[in-house]
Amino acid sequence: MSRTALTREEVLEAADDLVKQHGPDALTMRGLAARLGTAVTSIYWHVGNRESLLDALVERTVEEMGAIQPTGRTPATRIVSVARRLRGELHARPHLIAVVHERGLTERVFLPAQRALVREVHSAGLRGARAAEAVRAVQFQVVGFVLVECARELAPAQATGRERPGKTVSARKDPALARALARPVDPERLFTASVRALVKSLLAQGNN
Amino acid sequence: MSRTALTREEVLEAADDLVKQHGPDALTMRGLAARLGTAVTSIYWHVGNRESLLDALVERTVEEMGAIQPTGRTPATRIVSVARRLRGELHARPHLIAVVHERGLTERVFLPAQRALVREVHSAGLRGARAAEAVRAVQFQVVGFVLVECARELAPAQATGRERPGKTVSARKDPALARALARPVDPERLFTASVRALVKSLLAQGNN
DNA sequence: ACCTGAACACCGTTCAAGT
DNA sequence: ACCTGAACACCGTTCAAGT
Repeated sequence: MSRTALTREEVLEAADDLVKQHGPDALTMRGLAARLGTAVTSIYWHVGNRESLLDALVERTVEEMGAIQPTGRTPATRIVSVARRLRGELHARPHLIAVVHERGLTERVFLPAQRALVREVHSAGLRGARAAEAVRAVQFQVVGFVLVECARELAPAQATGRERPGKTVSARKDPALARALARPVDPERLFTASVRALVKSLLAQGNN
Repeated sequence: MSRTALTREEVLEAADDLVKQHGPDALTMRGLAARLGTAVTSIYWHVGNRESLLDALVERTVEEMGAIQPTGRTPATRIVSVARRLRGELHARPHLIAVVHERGLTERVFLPAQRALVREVHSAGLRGARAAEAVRAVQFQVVGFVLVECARELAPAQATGRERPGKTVSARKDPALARALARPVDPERLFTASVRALVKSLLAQGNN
């Protein structure tokens, strides 16, 4: 008993550090205890078990992210700004989104942007079920994109395999297309283009 | 030595069964050995280790899925049909996509649809880098959506937390919107609507 | 070439016991 | 209320030894 009393907050903080630096797999109860200088079993008293510790970590981080404020003049650009901001926040915490995925907490991660999206969609003239669908389409689009992005980064040496897609239309009729597909993706660019395209269509539905 | 010679194919088959039924976490080398009636270490001789076993599983399944043929008359509907088919194939194998995600093999799962998407985007009049971007936007959209979908199913009891989004614009100005957001998502419907919206915009860029 | 058991270095979790 | 060590039931992987 050489250390000051252990607190739940202290445990979460140390766990967060561990996950931030080396990913969720590096978070072991024993390793955490060692870092804190306590017995493994003390941790259980404060946070229950590993699963609820991870849940608490997600909750902590999402709260820390807070709500997202749109910028821009038209509803479309404002929605795109929210999407980009949300992607930025999530992307800055790649390990968190790994946890979010494995613990099935995607819903939670939708929320920081929800308020803002609802407001913008509404002011773009969408109402009722159609507005809700637009909000959700954007939420799924953003979170889905980030999930794919992080999964790709996890294994950067993608062995594309022998199943080269080319030689059909691309290589013969449109070499520029083939070249573009052979180049690595620019995620930020692709993201913005995708969201812009999606939002444009969604908002256009209001003017029918 | 009471059993017939162990083969790599036999190992993969048993592993596939295990993953299909109880998910990747249920695939342990020891459990697999027990099911096959061999020593754990025999498996290592045939497949290397657990990681490459999982990789082989993904490869096997994606090959089994094969290429995807579009249906419909216009490029837009044909692309949407490809997207829906790809989602269907992936969604029918929720455990596979869990593996895909944790092993970072998203790229691989893009391929079955790539050929078809390239052809349709091309016949819709898109060329070069712009066409490639459209193909990728759809690929990311589909795979991202399925990832989110599967993560949500993993934890169906989503504790939304106290951070209810309502009461801002929705509840007061547009109760129908609030109600729609409170209802659970219909993923198939949302998926189709999202892809349709995205594709519409992407193809419209060709006619500028 | 293929299979084996034993051993190593890990896990998360429980539980009775301490203060 | 909080902390502890010991123990249980697992993991993946390696390795020397067998046939």
